[in-house]
Amino acid sequence: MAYPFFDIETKWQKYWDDHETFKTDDSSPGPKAFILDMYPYPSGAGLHVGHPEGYTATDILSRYRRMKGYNVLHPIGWDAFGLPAERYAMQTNIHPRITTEQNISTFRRQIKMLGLSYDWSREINTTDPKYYKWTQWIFLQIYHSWFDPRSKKGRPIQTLIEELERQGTKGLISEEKFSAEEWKRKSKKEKHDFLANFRLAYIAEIPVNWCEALGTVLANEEVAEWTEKGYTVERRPMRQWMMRITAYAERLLEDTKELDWPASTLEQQRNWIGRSEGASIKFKVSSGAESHGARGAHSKLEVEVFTTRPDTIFGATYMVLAPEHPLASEITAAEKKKEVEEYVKQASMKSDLERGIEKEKTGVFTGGFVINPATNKEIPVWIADYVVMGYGTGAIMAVPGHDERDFAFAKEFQIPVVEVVSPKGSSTGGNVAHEAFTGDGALVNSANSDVSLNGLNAEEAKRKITQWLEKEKIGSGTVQYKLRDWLFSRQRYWGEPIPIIHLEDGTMKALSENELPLLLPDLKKFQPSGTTESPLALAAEWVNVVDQTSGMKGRRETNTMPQWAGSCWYYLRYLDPRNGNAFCSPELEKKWMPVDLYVGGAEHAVLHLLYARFWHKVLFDLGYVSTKEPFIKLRHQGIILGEDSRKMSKSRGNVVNPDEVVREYGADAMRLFEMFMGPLEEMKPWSTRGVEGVFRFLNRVWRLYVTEEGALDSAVKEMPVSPELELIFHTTVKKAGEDIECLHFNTAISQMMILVNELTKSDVRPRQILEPLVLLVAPFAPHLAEELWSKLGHKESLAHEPWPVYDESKLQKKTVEVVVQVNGKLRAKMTVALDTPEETLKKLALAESNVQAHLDGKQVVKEIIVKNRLVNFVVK
RNA sequence: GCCAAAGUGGCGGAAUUGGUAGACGCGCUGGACUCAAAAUCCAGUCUGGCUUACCCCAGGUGAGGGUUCGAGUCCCUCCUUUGGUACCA
Repeated sequence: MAYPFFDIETKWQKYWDDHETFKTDDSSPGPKAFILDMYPYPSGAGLHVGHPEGYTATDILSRYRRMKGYNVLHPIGWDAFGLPAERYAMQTNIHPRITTEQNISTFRRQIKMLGLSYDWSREINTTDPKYYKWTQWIFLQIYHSWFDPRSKKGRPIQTLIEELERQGTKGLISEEKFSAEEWKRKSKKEKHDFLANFRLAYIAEIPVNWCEALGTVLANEEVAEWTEKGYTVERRPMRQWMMRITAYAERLLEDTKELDWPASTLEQQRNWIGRSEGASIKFKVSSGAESHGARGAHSKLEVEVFTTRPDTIFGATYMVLAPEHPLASEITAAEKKKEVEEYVKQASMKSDLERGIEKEKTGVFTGGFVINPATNKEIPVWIADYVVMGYGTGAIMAVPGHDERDFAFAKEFQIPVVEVVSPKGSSTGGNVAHEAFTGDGALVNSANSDVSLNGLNAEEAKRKITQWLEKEKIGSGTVQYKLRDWLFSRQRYWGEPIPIIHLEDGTMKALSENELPLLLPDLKKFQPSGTTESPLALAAEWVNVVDQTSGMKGRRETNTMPQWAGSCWYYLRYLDPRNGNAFCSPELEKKWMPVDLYVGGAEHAVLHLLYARFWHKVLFDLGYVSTKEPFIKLRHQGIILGEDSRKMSKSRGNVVNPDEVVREYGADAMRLFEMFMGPLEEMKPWSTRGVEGVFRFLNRVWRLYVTEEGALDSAVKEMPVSPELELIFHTTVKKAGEDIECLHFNTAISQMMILVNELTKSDVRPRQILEPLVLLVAPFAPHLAEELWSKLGHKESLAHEPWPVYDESKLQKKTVEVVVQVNGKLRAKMTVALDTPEETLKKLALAESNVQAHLDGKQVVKEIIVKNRLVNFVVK
């Protein structure tokens, strides 16, 4: 008969709840361990088997750390704003708050059913006004800050205002220049607009990814996710809130060095930030197409390009502007106007995605020319959509000889190709006629009266030409990032309102702290507003306000924050979840941060994890948190596939429901199986047989202690322990502990199975082994372990019992097996006393009959003897 | 295309610094218990050969080379799978 897992699990879950067994006391002794799960989005479908995988892993570590004397913080909460609840509301008109609450109850029930040892008193919910008050508060901190490039830090905007009042724009990088006096003479609106160029949160008119079906814009990072689901996304210029994450690009990149994260995730973050070194170079525009060939007739107009290959500048035979480039129309010759405008219009209707799909290069000649500053020759300016406005300067110098894209374009439009890098070892590099050469080599054809790069390799040439450009004041070495500013507003109802009022004089006013939280108004309908505004625009009473101080009329911001906002800082709220005066007290922040282990899905490798790092760095600069990184150690759980080794999906009918598994085999079996399947990070298929396997193991454990009648078995008693059993036991204690520390749960479990198999063989079972065995099992199968612990006569939960200690001396075997090889092939095994000297090993090895057979008639030329391990004879 | 990770029995997966490949589990085969079944327990299970024999021989960790007394592990080339990314100049 199977052990009564249902009764046991309900009993102990109630016990833990009633006794608040896992409530964290901030003042408890012991080193701190902040063990964090990525909190779930409570969807209507309930938990799937992927959730318990990561959650069980952190639960095992948490329970283990408690037994090792750590003060453990292990919280959970709900990432409950988001589009699915709102879409459901659009269809049913049921308020998202209601569906969200229902979904949370389901998730909470399911998570409790798994026996996860969360401190439920710290449960958080991003849609709770008491929570999102602080999301809004952090938004305002960001809004009220600017990035000072001199100290590379975010600082309060007030420090910028003071500096402007003191010395104008003297020490700043700013297009607009003015003195302190001029600043003071500026109107409120002028000052407001100027400061907006510096704030870390700002509004900009940018081409965004608008999804008509969803009625909202999407961040660049989100587009792929929704287009995969079949939604269409178009580009459209709109006024949107942005976060100046690009200001932090360098630090976000630099600090990845300090993170103990999966290599692939770090790589993805680095690629996303996309740092590249190169030079920006100014090209003077020739004064009109008529002057073609007439040197010196330069206009004042300049086009700046960014290139990572300034060394190839002598091979730049044309220039390309992005269709959106601001100088495109100015450069275009009168007779080409119509053609260019037509092309730009076509390009603007295509999304980035469509542009990418098209392999063929398209473009149009503007009729205008610029002067290549290295060769001093005129080169034609083209407009082509293979150059995008969002990166670099939106303009390139095209070097068809040494760039594949430029080469393809030049071939298409019969533009000359000039070789300036010759592959090493080949004197005639004529191959640039057929394909671009992008490798390193020796520079050729690269000299003017002032500077020569000929003969240099790429790196030397880059350095030399950059120096020359800087000397001539036509360019400089620069660093570019692929990272763009973060599109922060969404045209949605179910998100945090942005606490900003747009006043009738065109300025914005941020709410003050005591006006927070700015509550979401109740709506009767949740359909999109029909315009590009969010449904909030329809809540007239909420939207239209009068500013108390100035008496001006105003309109509240109707956009809401993206779902990422709440998750950018939730880990901090766990530290002090009921604090009404601060998002978190500084003392508690110092006590618990940083997060010691963070476990969650790899799908958040760039989005959540990058945004959270960004907010954390801003909070760090402003002095609200004490660590520059939030998550020191990160691990991902692998995806669990269906039993057929394919991705789980309703349409394939291979979805495993945790409720059913728990009903059939119990939560302990479910937990144990998910950990036994294989390494945490790997993708692996579900197996019902496998669950049965670990279920059998749990039953074997049960029967070691308990009779058919449910009483403690009389076979369990104090008795001498055989050295063999002792060895296995101490090995198990050691291995289980070490494996839990490095999250190798599958091997920890197999070792426990070995011990249990050994104990099963015998009719009498030493209590000195069985007691600690319960403690070893406890992190994995806590319900079963608690029940056995109480059957052994203990009155209290084992949650804080000390973890068993192994005895190093008991790990020493008295005898070891030594293998004998001849020419590296196994020929015999000998069991000998530990540390048998090498000479003796050799004698014993030579005495083995099979070894003799293989040595017969051969000459031993070498002997390799490794104590306690092997003897190898090399023969001829 | 580029970047990253990974390829081990019928299956999931183990294997310190290079030192007995296949731990543990599943499945399968045989046996015990049973009227029978389930459950449980015991034994076997990389492939091929030889054999009375769990004795021995040969091969074997995606493929091919290399280093070494010895390679799943280190190096080179290639193939495959998964994840990311894609005109980012």
